[in-house]
Amino acid sequence: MEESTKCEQVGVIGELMLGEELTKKLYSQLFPSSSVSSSSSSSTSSRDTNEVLIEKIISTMEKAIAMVNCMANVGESKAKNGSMMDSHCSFINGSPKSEVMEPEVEHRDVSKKRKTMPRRRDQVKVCLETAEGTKEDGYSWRKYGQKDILGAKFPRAYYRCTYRNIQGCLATKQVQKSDEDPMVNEITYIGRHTCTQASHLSKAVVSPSKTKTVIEENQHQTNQKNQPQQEKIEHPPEKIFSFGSQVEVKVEDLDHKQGIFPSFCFSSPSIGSENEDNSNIFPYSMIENNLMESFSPAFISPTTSESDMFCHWESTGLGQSVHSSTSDITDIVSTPTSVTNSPIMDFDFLLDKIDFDIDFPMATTELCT
DNA sequence: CTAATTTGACCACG
DNA sequence: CGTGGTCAAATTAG
Repeated sequence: MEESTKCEQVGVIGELMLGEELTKKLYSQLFPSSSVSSSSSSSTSSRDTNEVLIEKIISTMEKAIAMVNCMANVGESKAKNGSMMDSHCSFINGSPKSEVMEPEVEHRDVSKKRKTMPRRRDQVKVCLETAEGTKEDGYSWRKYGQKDILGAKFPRAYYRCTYRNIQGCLATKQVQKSDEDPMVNEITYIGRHTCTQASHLSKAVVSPSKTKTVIEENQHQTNQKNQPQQEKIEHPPEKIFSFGSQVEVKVEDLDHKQGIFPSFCFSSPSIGSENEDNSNIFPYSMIENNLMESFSPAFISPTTSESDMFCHWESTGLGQSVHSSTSDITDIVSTPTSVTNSPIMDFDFLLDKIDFDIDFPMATTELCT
């Protein structure tokens, strides 16, 4: 348990350090005269606009908060059932833009169906978990659709927050069985809950078996009809549930994105497409953010080419099962959904180009193993 | 009865 | 035009 906590702490520290760095940088940009050494711009491309920096800072802080919450949750659940429940997660974070809310926009009258689609994904959280466990994430969802997905054996189910109409909560999630392993569900969370649901965290995640989690958090806006503006976009810090024991991240280029399994393939999406525009947000900001945000502060990957970026990262830790570390990994590896078997190997290439100054989860992972 | 799910149609996007 | 996401009427569950 300690180790797991440690893993998390590292992550939190990383986030905070990154936040600090970003803040310094912003400061130096705002007040060029004074000198607050902003280190190299690791994560930030040396040319981020103030706006971008602020967004990143916000994002970083949110993550740190989420991690802390995670730790807390894990602690609880662990206490409750120290059994095995591993969770596998990865944070992929998307574009730095954080707010931009207030969609409202035009609701031109289209027929009565489907208005405009949100289509904006900032952060993503995806979650894989075993079917048998189909754990609750603590929120109540209402299914609103199901669709067969091309190339997938199983249909994808669409859920929205039960309190959508009542509280204007726009959170949604998509659940789909893994092609490879029907026992595994891939869950993609989109948007964050703005509703207040009693249960959540507490009951979150309790799986007798393994749970893989990746989370995808998006914020799309655009409401439909005219309903909505009331949504106040405030993001309660707690939103996330207890994922965290393990992380698996896989990033690959858009072009190949569908080649892979269900695991987590994130392409660098929307980012440069719509709004990023002016500011210089590199296409891979998403990836970079993820990597560096989740791990180390001074992590700037030149991201080299924008193609074929592929990272796989796993970490155990976080708390959930104390004794299962080893088996966890095994599971992961063997699970069809999980990618290859040597996360570490994959990760190595990153290590090569980056130097970490803090040991993050990865390192711990090995220990856990 | 109300609430949730099912399911085919609708729609935006590429 | 195909695909994925959403709507909403019909159906089922509580």
